[in-house]
Amino acid sequence: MKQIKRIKGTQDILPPISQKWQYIEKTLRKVMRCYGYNEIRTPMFEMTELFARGIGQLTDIVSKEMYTFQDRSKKSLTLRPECTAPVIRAYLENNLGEARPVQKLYYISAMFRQENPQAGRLRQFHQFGVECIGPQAPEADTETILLGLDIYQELGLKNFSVKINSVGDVESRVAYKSQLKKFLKPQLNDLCQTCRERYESNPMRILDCKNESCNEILASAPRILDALSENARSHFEKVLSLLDQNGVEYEIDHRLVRGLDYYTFTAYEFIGGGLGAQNALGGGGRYDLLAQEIGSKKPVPSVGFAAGIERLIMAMDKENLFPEMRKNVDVFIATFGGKSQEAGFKLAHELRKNDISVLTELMGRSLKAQMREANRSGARFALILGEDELRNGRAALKDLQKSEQQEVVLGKLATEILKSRQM
RNA sequence: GUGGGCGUAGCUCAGUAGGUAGAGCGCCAGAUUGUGGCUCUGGUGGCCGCGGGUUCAAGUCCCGUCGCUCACCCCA
Repeated sequence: MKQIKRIKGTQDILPPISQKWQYIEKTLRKVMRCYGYNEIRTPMFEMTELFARGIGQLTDIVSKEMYTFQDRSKKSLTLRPECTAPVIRAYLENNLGEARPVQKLYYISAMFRQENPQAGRLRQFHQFGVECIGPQAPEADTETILLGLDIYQELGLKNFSVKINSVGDVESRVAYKSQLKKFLKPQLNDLCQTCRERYESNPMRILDCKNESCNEILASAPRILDALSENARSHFEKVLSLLDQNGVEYEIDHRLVRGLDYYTFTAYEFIGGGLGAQNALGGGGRYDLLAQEIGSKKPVPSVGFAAGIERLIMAMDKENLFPEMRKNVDVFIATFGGKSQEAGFKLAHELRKNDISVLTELMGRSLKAQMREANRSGARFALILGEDELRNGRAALKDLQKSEQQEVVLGKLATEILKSRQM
């Protein structure tokens, strides 16, 4: 019979690698708490319309990357390709804005996009992200950037940078788009195929193009920062000045527009080193228009970012940032002869109730094999329990690190093991 | 969707001009009849991705196919 294999672009996260995930998640939660964020968990799938309207029909995500299917009642559902739209949907649906004017929410969850996998790109991947919902103030924008940086710093990441831009408000964008189109019009035929299509559908995305000849043309293109409205300009300046005041180094990238339609004002990216072709660790910005796109009657200003965990792990591996993974087994109970196996089994049960990590032999192997297993498991101690020991209520407790062995009264085993932990 | 690279033991890989498959690590056992790590000895383990073709003979050559991987596009 044919072996069933995992789906393309998915991963089995096996031990001990899963410990890296736990380490990162623990750090994330710690920093999130410092910034006053609370965790939100939304469903893994949503009505397709949420993403189609929220992210934008013309984006790559919606037009060609979504896992969309019909359920039995013919509703079109989609595995979430990102989590900002679901969070805002949950915010609106549960009237969180009525509860308090500022909601700071974070998530750590799986996302799905049907793309061809490569280094740093999977079909099921994981993001952590924050959404600061309610405030319009530039302080909120800067705070999310500081939060992201704190996470990377807390994890020890050295090789990364911040790029930032402003894509302005609606008014600025209308003005800029026409400037850009006017600039490009005479050179339209020199642009690549996709850029020519975008000229009508979404001219700002042309800035994103990496094609060499497009690059040359775009080098002298008008800059959006010069087209910002008064409001958008002062917002951006405040964001930058707060970054400066807090010692953040950043690079203004005039061509950073980001692929999702919902961004307004600030847009930024965390760029990592050594990640291969996919070097964005995370990206975010302000998205004041999203809530209304998905049905809110009033505007709900929000800012946030999403960042990839797989890419973070790659970057951290590159810099060797994961601490030594401890094997947390306290004792391996090796038994042989008579009733020792059952006695050892029962002893393990008692020790475990004292918060002690215990392994017992489950393969019926020889003492020698059990000792080897004890060593391999990383256990601090091996308890050697034979018939003789059982008779007089004592057993040999061998410290596998020091290679020392002592006799212990079985009743005092728990205290003995717990004592050794403090040393 | 497109292009490059690669599919041989649990893992990493070697396999010379086509001649009946190997190493290191791991795993198991013994040396040590009740004691791990080091060492030594032995052992287990392969539809050589799958299907077809050429040939006396195919892991090796040809065709097809599937999978993995990297890259383009774009993104996390």
